[in-house]
Amino acid sequence: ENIFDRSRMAPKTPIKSEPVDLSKQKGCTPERNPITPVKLVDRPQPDPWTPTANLKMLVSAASPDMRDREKKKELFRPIENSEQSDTPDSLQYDMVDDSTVDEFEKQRPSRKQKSLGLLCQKFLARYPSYPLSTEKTTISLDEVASILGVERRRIYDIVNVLESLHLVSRVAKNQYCWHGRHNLSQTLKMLQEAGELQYGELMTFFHQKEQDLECKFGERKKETIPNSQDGPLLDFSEPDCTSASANSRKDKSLRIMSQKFVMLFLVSKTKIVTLDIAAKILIEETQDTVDYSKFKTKVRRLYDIANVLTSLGLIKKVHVTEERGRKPAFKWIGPVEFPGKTDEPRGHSPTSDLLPGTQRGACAPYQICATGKQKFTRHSSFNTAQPCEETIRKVSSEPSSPRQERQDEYCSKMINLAAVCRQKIEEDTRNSGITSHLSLLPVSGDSDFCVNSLPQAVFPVVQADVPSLSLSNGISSQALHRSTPATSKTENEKPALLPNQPFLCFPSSSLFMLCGGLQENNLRETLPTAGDVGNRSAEAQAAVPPATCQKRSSHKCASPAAPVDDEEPATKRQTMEQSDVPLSLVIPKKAFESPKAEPAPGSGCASPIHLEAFHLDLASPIAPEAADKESTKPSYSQEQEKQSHNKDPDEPSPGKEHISKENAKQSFLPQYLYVQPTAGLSGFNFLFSANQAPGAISLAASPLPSLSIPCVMVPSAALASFPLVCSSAITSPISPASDGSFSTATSMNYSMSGLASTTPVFVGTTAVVTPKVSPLPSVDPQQPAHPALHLSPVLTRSCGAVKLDSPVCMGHPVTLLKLQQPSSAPLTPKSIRPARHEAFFKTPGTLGDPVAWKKNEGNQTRIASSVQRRLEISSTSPD
DNA sequence: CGATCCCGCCACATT
DNA sequence: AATGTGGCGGGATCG
Repeated sequence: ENIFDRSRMAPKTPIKSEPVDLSKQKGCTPERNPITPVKLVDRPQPDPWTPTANLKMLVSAASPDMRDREKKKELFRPIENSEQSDTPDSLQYDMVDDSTVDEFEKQRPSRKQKSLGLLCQKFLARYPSYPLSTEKTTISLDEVASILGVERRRIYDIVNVLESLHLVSRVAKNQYCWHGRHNLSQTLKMLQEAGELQYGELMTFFHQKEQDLECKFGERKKETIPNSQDGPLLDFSEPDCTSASANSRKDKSLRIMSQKFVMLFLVSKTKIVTLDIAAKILIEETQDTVDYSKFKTKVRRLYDIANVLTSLGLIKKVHVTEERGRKPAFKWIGPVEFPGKTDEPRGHSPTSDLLPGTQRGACAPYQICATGKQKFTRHSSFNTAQPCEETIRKVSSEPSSPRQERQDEYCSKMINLAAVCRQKIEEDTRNSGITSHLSLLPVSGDSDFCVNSLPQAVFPVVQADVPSLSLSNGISSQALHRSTPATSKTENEKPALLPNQPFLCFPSSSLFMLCGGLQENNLRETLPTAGDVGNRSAEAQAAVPPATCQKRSSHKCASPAAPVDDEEPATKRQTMEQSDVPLSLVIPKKAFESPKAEPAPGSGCASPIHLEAFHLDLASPIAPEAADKESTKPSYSQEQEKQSHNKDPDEPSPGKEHISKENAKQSFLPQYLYVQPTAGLSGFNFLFSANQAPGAISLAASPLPSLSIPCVMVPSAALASFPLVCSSAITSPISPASDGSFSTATSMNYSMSGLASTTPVFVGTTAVVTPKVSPLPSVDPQQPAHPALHLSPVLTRSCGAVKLDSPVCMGHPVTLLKLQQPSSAPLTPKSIRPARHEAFFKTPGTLGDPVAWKKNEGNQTRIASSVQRRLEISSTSPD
């Protein structure tokens, strides 16, 4: 508009400036006019608008023109001149413009005016930070671009970053939906969790070392983190499940990069991240050598992202002085503890409410599955405390919205899950005392982790002790601990676990749901103890850790390599890796495969939906992709798998085990429900990850925060409602034996299939172990029914389960997968491809084991995506 | 001169 | 094929 005006004006008007010539030229250059197209015209200077408006217009309009002019001139500093005086002559039409115009020279002002950050501010100014849930604002890229006077390309830059934080979601081509910051805290929390998993160690490391790091950095990263090749998604969060498909393409690195970048801040103790470090970290490339050009490009992108984040008020530019000198860096000035919000709200809190409710519809999915109530129920059980769910639930309501919403929801869910997982882990940890693994996490933990605390109550976990492995154990045990604290001997025995990584399984949607619920709880609560935990973790890192676990943890931490002794061998290593890895999510491929076939008892309904949900959660947020693919198998340890195979394979044992298998399969299936009860589970429905189980593991994870998710168990009752997941593991919760058994059981299940028990498990990375210590049986009891039991986060296990069947899970996390990979083959058949989710966490480096992954990934990825899609579909229509 | 980062070519995806 | 997306990096500006 401005331009127009100007042009018109310009000519007419006196151009005040001296530089007439220039101005003329410009002014003359009508061409531009064209550029500013129509809209401007429309608007024609309006006038009267607010100054701001004018400015905007001007700016935008100007920019093009300006450019030319600028090119020519620029000399002067337009800004000053223009603003101040210029206007005079210019007429009314625009003061600003005039100035600008005339000044064109001046104006052009700098790039600053055209900066992405400023553009972003203008963009953000157009939408409410906290829109009413009801209203959904759709954003037309073309429209915005024209209004702001920029090319669409620039809008993409902004939107992509906003999308990574879930402030907007892509609805359709050229159209985005504005969500505002309602979910920002959730998203951040999720990212934080994911970040811890992925980068916890690193960051810690850095901090410590800071300097060196860089150099080393590369190496370490690799080591520690696996790499992710891709990083899929951190979050996953994205809502886009849909996108999943979309994702397929490139990866939208900007989005992923943005999330990763944010993760770094959230994980960083100092909350300051230098560009170079971030670039290094974000260069996923596995390769050590990153070429300079690549680094340079990465830095450029980071500037783009940083500009947007700065506009959002999340970071600010600072400089850090290092030995070498001063380096550009950014400091996180956004919320650090977001979680609280999120969590709290649930119940009452506003924030949460906001989110959930309307905006997203995210919730919905779960609900569906679960049926709302039940879900809740479960939830409750889960945590007992947490309100989180509520929030979620609320959300659910919106059916209408299509995917997007869902996606969002999913995202939210995902996030929640993550949170939950973490929490769990934390809890577990606390409970156990284990700390385990945390080590890595260090710090970060602190903040976050610490924060949460869950009530342990919920889970009584026990700590199982596990053992030896701590990690693993922890997991398992934990998980169930509640159930039993028993001993976990078994677990111990089983070595298999993986330490850290938790996986998530997604088997059924339900799971998700659960998780979600959990999450909240967890999140929020997370540990009160947290402090302890945190400390511990730190310590752990150090190696101190408490108990056994600690050791292990340390091991892990320390060296990945180090296996833990205890346990299983395989695990160990992997473990380490795992740890790095964040969580894995597992998805059951099978599900796809067989869908529904089984209906699990009942739960049929849910299934489809659930799946979606999961996907969403998992996938979406993270990366849809990841989920897909990975799923599979990966997790187990090879060994285990093998065993499993052997065992399972067809035979499951009778009873429960079979069940397990079945479940597993089923799980995979579309539905996901499982039931499993047979075994000892009695109560539960499922579990997810088996090994992991229980919380313990998760805890371990704790270190990792988020990720780790342990398994969850669901009480049968709960199950009933839902679908389930299954994991073999499950078992126990209830039974006393269980606990010990629990793990075992789980294992068993797996085992059955394979050895799962041992196997797998994923433990959270860090896992910890948890000792069985005390059992809390009682606790459980309480709830036995309620589904919730404790849920530990499930996930993990699932993998195992999955595997059994075939598929596998994938977790993105990697760890597991990696480990197992081997097995995959076997499994595969049925399974479909597992999906991996690596994405989630994947960080570039993360996975250590990429190998396994990769294998899978390649195929899977795509597959996965397809799968996801399917899921989506199904989910959508639940039938 | 190094830090920033605008700009827009161009490839790939989707329609 | 057209159009939407978005990676990417040259090279201009800033400080």
